[in-house]
Amino acid sequence: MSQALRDAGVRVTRQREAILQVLTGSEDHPDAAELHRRAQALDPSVSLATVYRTLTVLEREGVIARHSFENGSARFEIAEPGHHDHIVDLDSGEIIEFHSEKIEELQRRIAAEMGYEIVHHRLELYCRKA
Amino acid sequence: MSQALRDAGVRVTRQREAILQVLTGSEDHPDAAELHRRAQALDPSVSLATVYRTLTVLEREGVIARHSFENGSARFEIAEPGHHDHIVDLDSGEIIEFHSEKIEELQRRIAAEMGYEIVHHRLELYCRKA
DNA sequence: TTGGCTGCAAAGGATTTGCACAAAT
DNA sequence: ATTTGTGCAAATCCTTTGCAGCCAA
Repeated sequence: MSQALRDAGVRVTRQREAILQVLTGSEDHPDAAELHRRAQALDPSVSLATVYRTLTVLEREGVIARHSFENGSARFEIAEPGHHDHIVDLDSGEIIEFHSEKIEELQRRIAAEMGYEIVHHRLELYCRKA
Repeated sequence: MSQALRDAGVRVTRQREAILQVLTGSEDHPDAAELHRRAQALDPSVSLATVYRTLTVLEREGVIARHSFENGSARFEIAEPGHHDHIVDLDSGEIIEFHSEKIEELQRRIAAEMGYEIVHHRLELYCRKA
């Protein structure tokens, strides 16, 4: 992955390696401040500004996905192949991923009916345990 | 509408009437700064802080809906009966409303499968003219 | 009358940026 | 040797808040 970035003309610094390592090792959806905390455990020199700058680069390179849920800061995750949407547990804050090809298809149809083509979309279900 | 607010124990001030009038007269999805501009045309005494405070109250009372699209500030509209989602034209910034009961149903089914009940949701299609 | 509003200005939180230095290629 | 990345602190942007006076009920 580091090599892929280098090939894309991105310099892979000590700090960026730390941030990448944190991201690949995270199962949840941390925000910039949390990533900063975790990255500093690996390399205390990592600054919050660099975390933000690196996240911007990684998003541009398609390595990570950024999600802005209601309330609070943006959250990040390694971009897996295949898009997914999110359920947000309003009580625990937990984030659950799901995917529905049926919904995606309906979205495309609706957009097409209005003369549009979807570039990207955002679907979030804010839920409570039934 | 003013009376309904009064009945709910909300004071309807000169400023709030101006803001309400702007909101009911707006076909688009203005943000707080734009509402401030428009409200000042009716009553120059309206401050931006009051716009924000009023929007919070009106949202709590169910009079308006707040939407936070990607990039930029929150946008507001009078809450019509019946929920709708949005298409955002990435080139013009235009916002188009749509509703799909099929999608809503699928969302409910998916949430239910995970043991959840949807409190509210957010679906936005970021599009370009085909 | 009086508790809820208001304007103003200052504070807040998240994110970005200018700068001089450091380090990857 | 270049050119890009870095830390730090200051700056931005949107939004909220403390305070002293104002006004809707």
